[in-house]
Amino acid sequence: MVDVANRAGVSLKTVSRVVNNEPNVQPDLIERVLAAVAELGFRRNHLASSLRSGQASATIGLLIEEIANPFYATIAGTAAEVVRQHDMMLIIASSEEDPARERQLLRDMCARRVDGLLVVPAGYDHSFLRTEVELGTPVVFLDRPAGGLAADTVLLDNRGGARAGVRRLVEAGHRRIGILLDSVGIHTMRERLDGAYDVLAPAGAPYDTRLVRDGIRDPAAAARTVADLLDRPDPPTAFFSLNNRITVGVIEELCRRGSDAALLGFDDFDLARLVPYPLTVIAYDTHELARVATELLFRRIEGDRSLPRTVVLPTELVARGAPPR
Amino acid sequence: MVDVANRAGVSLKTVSRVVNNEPNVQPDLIERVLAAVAELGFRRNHLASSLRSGQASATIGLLIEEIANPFYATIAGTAAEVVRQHDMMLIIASSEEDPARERQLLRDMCARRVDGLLVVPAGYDHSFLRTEVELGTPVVFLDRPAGGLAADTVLLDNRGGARAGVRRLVEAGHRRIGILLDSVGIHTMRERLDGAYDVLAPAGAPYDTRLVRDGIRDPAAAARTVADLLDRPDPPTAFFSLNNRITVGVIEELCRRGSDAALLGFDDFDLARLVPYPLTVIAYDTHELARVATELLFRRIEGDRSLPRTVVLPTELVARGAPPR
DNA sequence: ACCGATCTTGACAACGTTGTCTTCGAGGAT
DNA sequence: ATCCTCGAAGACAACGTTGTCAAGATCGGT
Repeated sequence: MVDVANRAGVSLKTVSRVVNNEPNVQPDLIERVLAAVAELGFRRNHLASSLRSGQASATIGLLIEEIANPFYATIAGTAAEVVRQHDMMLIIASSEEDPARERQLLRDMCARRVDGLLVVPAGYDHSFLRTEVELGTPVVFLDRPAGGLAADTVLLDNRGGARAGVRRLVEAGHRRIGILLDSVGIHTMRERLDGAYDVLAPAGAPYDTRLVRDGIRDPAAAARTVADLLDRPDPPTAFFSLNNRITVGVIEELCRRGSDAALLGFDDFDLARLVPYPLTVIAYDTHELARVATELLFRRIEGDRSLPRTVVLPTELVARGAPPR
Repeated sequence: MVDVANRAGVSLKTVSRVVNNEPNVQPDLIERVLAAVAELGFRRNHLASSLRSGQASATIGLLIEEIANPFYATIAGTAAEVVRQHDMMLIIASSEEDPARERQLLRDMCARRVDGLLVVPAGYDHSFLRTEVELGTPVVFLDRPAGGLAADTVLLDNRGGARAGVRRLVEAGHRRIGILLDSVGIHTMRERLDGAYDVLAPAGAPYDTRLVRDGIRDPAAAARTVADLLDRPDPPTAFFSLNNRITVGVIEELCRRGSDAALLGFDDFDLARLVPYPLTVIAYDTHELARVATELLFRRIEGDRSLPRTVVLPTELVARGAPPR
């Protein structure tokens, strides 16, 4: 910037004014400065700028579990869109469900003086963020609640969705329902499981360890589990898979066997219309989840100091898949 | 940091040394400083740090077309992983295939003094990056070549893959092949189309406008186009869809009609095993694409000054999908 | 011709850190 | 005892920018 000033024969400050489109600079000076900027290939140093002018780095931090997962990719895409509308940049990092890593990444983002944080929590204790929040970095949690910190949160109605879906299975007469899930350690999974038993227990099908299978991380494991359940003497007449990765494996095994078990899955998925098996999915609007959270964050950034609020977005039952041909 | 120094009764510089784990500080001073840091909730300002200590912000910029697209999400995930191994952060932005936006975003990333750029190009002219590159910000392009700038590039063998796939169709006797693509404006699409005609033309099936359909942006459009082609007097006996979004629509329509046309698709997809239609896909390793590009970038950041190189990754033919039941 | 208001420009300090240099003192070799 | 080296700590400037303030120029109104 000093070089530009010399080249244009003006002061440092005048260059700063021109570069930032501040008013009250003579047109001919503006022109000279812009010419010098072009000749010297000057680029404003955004770091120095935000260091001087307060703490705003025009950056939002987004912490998710895993970027490559379509659910989080959709969140990232929507967040990026809203962030862009505010002329800011987005830093994205994955916690990979590791609380220690989550903590480190969030600290690092704060060290970079992000203007706000969007977090899908991996851990159960986010009190370490309290200092940052008090110092003025707003945080919005999405998809899962935070632990030990009062903050804005946007959730899906996991329990209600599971209730509605399982109710439909029960109304169709199903009582032995195999339930497959990723990990009870994850809040959303617990909520979905609880929702299922909100309906199953009163219908005379109390919690049954043999029908609930935890720790299923990929479609292959889901397929094996379905095979195992169907080979038992008293096989389930229906399955409830608690995320879409599991649903894929379940469908695979049911198709392979030509089974006619009913299938309910949490999470919609893109290629559902190609699936050769009739299923009901509990769908929700991932874009909306991210949009609401990001807009909430920007309201905070713009100075909204009201009490933290929690928004719960509805889910919807949708019939998907074609009957096998 | 001044406050911490006062609190600990040491100088500013000593705090800096402790915070950065520099050697030659007395253990008792280290302890006092760390205590003060904890009491005051001190957080090192990463912006100020990188402003002073050179230009490194420990940040990599990734520019892709669309975050929510699984292909780019996979790239982002892999890049994030490698970047994390280097203790850096990743800024991600979407150009949405808009060259002007691409340019603006890249400039903005440079203004934030990223240590390097990973770019899936949207435009055809990247000469505006030359200054940055010369000033020491390395750039690696992936999936598509850059325009007007000599830089490292990692590509897929689009043309070779298309050739291999179409060769298989031709060997099976197909000559009337409907080809569906997104946009000839995109480099990868042109390469795939050229690859197809590398094989088709010598086999006596020269370029036929009626069989090549451009501008197909979503599965529904693909389905309509397939319907249209099949309703012609001389319908194609096979289809080649140039990306996976199109493949989905093609399968949908072929299933609906109970057609037995052969199908070749560029891009593998996740749920391919559930698809009730036999198809061959031209697959490739997206992780590898991103990994190679990111590692190339870090070699440049670490000072590799050799001539820019272009890496072309192979594709593979894979049989997918089940025959309709 | 004079005054105040407004516009234009620049000098200077400051943002929070770290690189460089200096100072001071202790320890070892002669 | 003297010299040299090395370790520990701090003073100070600098990174590239912008906020603040002051100075000078211009202008309209009296």
